[in-house]
Amino acid sequence: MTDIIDDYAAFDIGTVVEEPQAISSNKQQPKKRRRRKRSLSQGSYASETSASSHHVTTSPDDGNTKHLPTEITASTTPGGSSTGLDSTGKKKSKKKKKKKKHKKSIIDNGSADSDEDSKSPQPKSKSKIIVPAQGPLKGMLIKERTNLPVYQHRAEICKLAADNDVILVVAETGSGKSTQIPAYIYQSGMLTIFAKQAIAALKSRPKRKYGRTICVTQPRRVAAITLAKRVCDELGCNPGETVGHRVRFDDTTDVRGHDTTKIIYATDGMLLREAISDPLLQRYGMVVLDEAHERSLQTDVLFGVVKRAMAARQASSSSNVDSLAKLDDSNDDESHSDKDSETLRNMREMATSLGLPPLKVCVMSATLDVETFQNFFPGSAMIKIPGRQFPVQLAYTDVPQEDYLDAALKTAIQIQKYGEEGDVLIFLPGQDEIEDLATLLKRHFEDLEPDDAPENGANNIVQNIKGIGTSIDSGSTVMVNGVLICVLYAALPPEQQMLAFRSKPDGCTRKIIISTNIAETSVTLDGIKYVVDCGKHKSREYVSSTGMESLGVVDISKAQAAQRMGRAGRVSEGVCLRLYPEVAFDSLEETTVPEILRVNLAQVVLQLKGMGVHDPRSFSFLTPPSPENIEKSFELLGALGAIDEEMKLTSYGKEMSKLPLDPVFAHLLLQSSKFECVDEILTVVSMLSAENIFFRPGGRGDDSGGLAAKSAAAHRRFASHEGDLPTLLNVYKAWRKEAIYISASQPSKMRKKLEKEMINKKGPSSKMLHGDWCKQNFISGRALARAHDVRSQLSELCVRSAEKNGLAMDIHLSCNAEMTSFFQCICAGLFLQVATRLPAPPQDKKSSRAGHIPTTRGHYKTRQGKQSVSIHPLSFLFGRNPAPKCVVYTDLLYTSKLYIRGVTQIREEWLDDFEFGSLD
DNA sequence: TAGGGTTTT
Repeated sequence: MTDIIDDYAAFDIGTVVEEPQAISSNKQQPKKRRRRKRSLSQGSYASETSASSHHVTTSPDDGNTKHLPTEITASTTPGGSSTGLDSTGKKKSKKKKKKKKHKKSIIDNGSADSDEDSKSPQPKSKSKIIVPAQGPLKGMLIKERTNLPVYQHRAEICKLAADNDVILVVAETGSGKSTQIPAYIYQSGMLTIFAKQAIAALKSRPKRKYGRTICVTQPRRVAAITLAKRVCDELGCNPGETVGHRVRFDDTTDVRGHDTTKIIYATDGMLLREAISDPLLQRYGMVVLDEAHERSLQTDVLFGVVKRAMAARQASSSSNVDSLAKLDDSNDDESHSDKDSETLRNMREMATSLGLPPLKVCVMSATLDVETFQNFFPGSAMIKIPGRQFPVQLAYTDVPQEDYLDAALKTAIQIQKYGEEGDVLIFLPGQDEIEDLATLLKRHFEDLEPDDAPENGANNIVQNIKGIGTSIDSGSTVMVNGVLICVLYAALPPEQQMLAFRSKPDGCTRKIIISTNIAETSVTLDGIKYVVDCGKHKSREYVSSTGMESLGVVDISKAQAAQRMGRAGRVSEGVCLRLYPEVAFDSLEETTVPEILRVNLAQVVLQLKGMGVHDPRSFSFLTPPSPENIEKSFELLGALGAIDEEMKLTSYGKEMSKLPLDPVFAHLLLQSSKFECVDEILTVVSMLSAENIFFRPGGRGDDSGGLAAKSAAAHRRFASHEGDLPTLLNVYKAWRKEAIYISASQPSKMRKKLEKEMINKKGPSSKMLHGDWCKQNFISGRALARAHDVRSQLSELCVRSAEKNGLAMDIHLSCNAEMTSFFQCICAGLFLQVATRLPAPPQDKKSSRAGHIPTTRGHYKTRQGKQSVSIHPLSFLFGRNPAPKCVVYTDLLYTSKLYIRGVTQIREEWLDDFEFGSLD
């Protein structure tokens, strides 16, 4: 290991600036270098237009901190409780650890083995708890598991978890933290011990076994599912027995009955939903907040929710009520906070009566920037675990690149000419740029002289890859002269995304993957040797004062740059080429702005109210959002009738909070009974909640093989003259009529079989398979399937809500052909998002001649906020002439200018029924 | 007239 570091540190690269074309003709090609350190010395990957060169530095973290001998650093923040470990952070010798391993670990929860103990806000019980010995690992795949870096710290982690209410685990990719730590905690049996201790004082045994499950939250569904499967394999159990996952539409937990699954991998949004009906998180003894550094909206809210549950449950295990005040640091407000204190007291009483053990929290983060977490959880213990990554060599440009697309193109070309073997991953901000670069690269490699081209230059290999040739082709994923160029972004159909993941086909020497930041966190690509980082991404921002969202290209953070770089070092040493100078890197923000500061909080505020948080302004946020944003949410919720003048959640608001929808859409749905179009509105809000239904391949360039035109033509079939929402309804109706789809709850193999059976035997012959129908109509099958699942879920919730509250939601209630009531309902739902057409611009003589229809451009003014807006070019009302006088919209988004999207024509007089001015 | 980063309930 050490020689890798030495070799790496000695890396020396000569930078030569040359024009790619000049190099391609007569320079001697470098043979494969034996020594890594000279891998790129024969050429430069800099952009020639900028007359720049890259200089190379070693990455400080990846080069030096990895592959070092195991180091444990455990420490507590001031005022913290004892870690029971060497709190100075000194290294512990391996010998010492081995000695400890098979002994019984006695955890003295009450011993004052630290002088800081008295300052601890956490009450300690007096009794001694004996945690079962850390014997050999149980389960399967033992060898692989013991090889993980985290294994070395197993005993320490368990001890820290037993001794502390909150532990922070800082570990990078490849340490095994997400799969191993929950299993360590489970197999130690400590949660059972704490649970038993908590009920010891109770007079009667509680009905359920509270506090014995571990919930591990993930920001993404796929991660939750795959992690659960992996841990199932490792512990040798079937899905849902000891280990299971719980994500929307997919819950494998408790197959053996109530509360039998002990480790649950869930999306953070799922646990958040659960907290609405159970703010104490009764079932759980420990919540593990994984990927905390990503600061996703839901993880951030969970931090506060978990802290609240901890405060209530901590107090329940002791008589020390003061600890409540200490934990809730923002209790200086008047009546609202009093109400929240009261809620907390009620929660505490309930926790006591149920005999809930204290809730343990484990925060797992990849970055070293843990100060925020430590400040949020004073007294938490921390442990750092090295990751397992190969060194990545870093390079910057000497001067800023004005055109990062051009720089990326030239860099890719130079890697192909002078680089070693290995695939390339290029990060660009958007779909258009990605498609454009794919086209440019394709052209470049096509133009290469045959001598330059590697052998087996089979063109258009896409046709040869099974199952791909017949699918919708974005027109840009092709192999030219041995180079397979793949594009990757979320809107791409899955089968085309798969191209980036597949192993290289015959005759392919290199894969170049051009991706959005989906490849930063959401997917993992194997075999990447070179990462090209343009330093930009698209970011959504929300300005609460105007209620406006914007989506623009902005700089990434240092943390993101590190994440991108890391993608090159997963299987072997890699190279990361940053298309910006080192000074530009130095000026980047350390971390990405948390999502909670960048979004409209209406739904979060409604959720918190649903959990009994009276005043979300004094809620304990990890990073508090601006008061204006929360105020704005109050205004909206007030206007929708979700809260009353005293900010109290109304029964209507309570119903809204139960629906997994944006408050505006929840309101729209709840209005539909009145207008007798529940069936239609259920469809519309489901379609609106899914990702984009319409697939539009190709970039804006002319090289998408006419696919852009084809898709537009296909979509026109569904287009409604009245706007986007009725168009979505048309798509769904047509799909139900013409396509066969078996719900996603069936395993995919079974689904396909069922589909075929339906076609061959029972189904009418005119029906098509879901996948084929979607391809033919350029519709995203994934999005449509999701919309369908959302619709089922919402239907079920509506039925339940009707049973409970007599809201009279008849999900089959349809307006049929009587579409006026449908439009009136949309108007009632979106009455706060109205725009009226601006007068047509003055006509010149030509166009004002008799008989010529003057063009009424789609320029509007919003009723709230009086902003000038235009209909988005992807709206089905874009370009309609004459443009409708009055519309409602679902989104207000600033990109190149201020656009309204999700636009539907309404009659202005319908609005008279609704209150205005409440938001002015 | 001109354009959808990524997630999740």
